[in-house]
Amino acid sequence: MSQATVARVLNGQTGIHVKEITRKRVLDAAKRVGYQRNAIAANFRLQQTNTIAVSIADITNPFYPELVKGIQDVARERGYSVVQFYNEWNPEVEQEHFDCMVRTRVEGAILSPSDTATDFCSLHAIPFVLLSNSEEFAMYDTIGNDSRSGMRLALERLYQLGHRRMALFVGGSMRSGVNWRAELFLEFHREKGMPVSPENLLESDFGVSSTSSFNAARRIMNEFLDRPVLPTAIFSSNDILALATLQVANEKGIRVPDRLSVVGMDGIFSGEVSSPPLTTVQKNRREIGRTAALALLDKIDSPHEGTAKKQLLSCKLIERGSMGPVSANHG
Amino acid sequence: MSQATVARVLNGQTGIHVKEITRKRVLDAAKRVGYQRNAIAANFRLQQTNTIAVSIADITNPFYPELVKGIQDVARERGYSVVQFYNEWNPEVEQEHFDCMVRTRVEGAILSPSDTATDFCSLHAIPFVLLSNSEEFAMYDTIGNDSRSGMRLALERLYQLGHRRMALFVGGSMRSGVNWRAELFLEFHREKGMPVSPENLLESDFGVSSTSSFNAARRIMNEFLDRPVLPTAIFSSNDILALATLQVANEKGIRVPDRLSVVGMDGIFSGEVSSPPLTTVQKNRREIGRTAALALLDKIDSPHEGTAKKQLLSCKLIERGSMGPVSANHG
DNA sequence: TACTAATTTGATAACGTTATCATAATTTAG
DNA sequence: CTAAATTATGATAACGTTATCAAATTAGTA
Repeated sequence: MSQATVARVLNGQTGIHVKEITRKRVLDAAKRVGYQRNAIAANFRLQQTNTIAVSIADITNPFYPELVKGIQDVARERGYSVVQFYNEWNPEVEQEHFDCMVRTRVEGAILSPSDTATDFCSLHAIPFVLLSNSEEFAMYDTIGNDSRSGMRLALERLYQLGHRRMALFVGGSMRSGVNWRAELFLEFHREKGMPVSPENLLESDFGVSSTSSFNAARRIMNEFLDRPVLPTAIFSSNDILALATLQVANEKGIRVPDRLSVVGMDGIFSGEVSSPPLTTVQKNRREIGRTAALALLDKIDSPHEGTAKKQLLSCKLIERGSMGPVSANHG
Repeated sequence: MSQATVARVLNGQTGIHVKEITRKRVLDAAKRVGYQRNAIAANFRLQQTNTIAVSIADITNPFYPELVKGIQDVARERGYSVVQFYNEWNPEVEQEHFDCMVRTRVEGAILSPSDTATDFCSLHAIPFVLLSNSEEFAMYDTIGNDSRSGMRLALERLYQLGHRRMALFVGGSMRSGVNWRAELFLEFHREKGMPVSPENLLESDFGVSSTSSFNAARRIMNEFLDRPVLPTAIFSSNDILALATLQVANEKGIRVPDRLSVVGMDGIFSGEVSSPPLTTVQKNRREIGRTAALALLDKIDSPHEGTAKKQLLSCKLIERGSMGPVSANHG
């Protein structure tokens, strides 16, 4: 019995003729010796890996696991494996990872750039899509959330609940070039004819981990919430900042939402379990992962496609206990 | 110039003689054509992959990302790649993954068994270690936390703070055969000469996701905390249960820690950001990952080793605001 | 039966790398 | 200046799989 015959039986290629008795003989022998196809040899021969790569900064950031899951879902359905790279916000590591992707001949990549200046040219041979909603990557295919609309959703709702004195709390991110959030915040106030006091624009350092981001945000809030005149609502650009606000407010006896409404953004698990639970602009992370994977697999299947495609998934305002109407006992 | 010469330059093997001028010529040419070594071909030739596998149920469970990070740390240091498999608690998927590991010739595996009945025989050719502290896997190399001692740590501290009426809240886990927690709880009470009322032994379903576990735990607590006589402290077998307890208590106006102390186990991020922050028996997840990876790589390097090695990492009680002394206003 | 068509099997090359051995070039020692 | 030792390069096979083509077998038809 030749290798060829054995291969015909075992790789299950369709539309191939093998006599039933031969097939059985092969399968029996395979089972007897515990044969497992050598995927490396096969990949080598076929010059394909059925693997896509995911590059993100930090899997311990609660934003990412759900996203990765979404990618895995789609990949598995379509027979692809997923290999992950974590660069810990280090652009050099990120570049090494790109090289590794080329060497290992992944067939596509989903990238969350560690920096707006990330250079993708070492990936020229590999189709990729970006996880980003930044205009800076307009020349590439991107999948992101419509954070602008999401933020407006929250601000409008707060306005509707009677809030006229709001604060904005943003985390300085390595990835955001310009601060569109502040612009949007100011624009919203102009539209509604509300004044903005500059001290209500707060910024916190972006930490290397969720814990360090949280602690940095706590320090800012510890100071801010001691002021004599507080806003009636604070919108934060992510849930970690909002949770820090919530915790400090609780410690100081500032009742949420009675005296202060707190709204976050992302929809991480910690916001579900806080007290009170956190109102947040939810990004459907699993859906982002799914969408990105689908976009990438499409691109792999038909690599031409002229223009860069930008997909913005809409956010949803999840109203939980940390937000409420302005009440009489406000300053 | 022959393939051999080129290979000698490019694979950087030590102790090989190449004339400097030749080396330069090769490197220049490689750079010019943008050569990137085909890792698949090389792996195939060398019959090695420098890859280890990690099999866990669910990356969105906040327990795992840190652990994976620890594994990655060590693996990277030692020149190994890590490929991850998520089985979503499905033993069949888990078995498929084992087969995939064999096919792709990973050189070792770190497994968090989805079930105490998990069958590892398809992995016989691959060295592996288990993430578990269960006695059921005594015949394998295991790395886990000393949860028993950790739990005692918490109970002792609660006792020391004056608590004499405690409850135990456990999550029914697919992975735990016998309920050693209840036994330990009862034993502790016997030792201290404290009575245990059976209604203070609580159990919640183990959900497929953190959110579902949390909601299930909330339902239990919603009922439990309405009782006329409550314990002064509740120890939960994981942080998610504890956070549910905390949230429901807050909603019902049961002041934590004044009227109820809440202690969890694991040390997940959500416990840092809750109000009040959660006292917990912390498992050093990153360290578990590191230890498991080191154990596995050792095993890969020297595969003989007779007896199964069991490593139990100690837990640490992190005292935060959700635990306090018994005060006068207790029932 | 003889011939054609359909089905089944076998032999072989190729994928890109690297280890091995052989050969060529260069240096060193006598 | 030759022989031996050292250093540098080349030719080749092998890793396990699969696609291709050729050969063999079987079935179908006149």
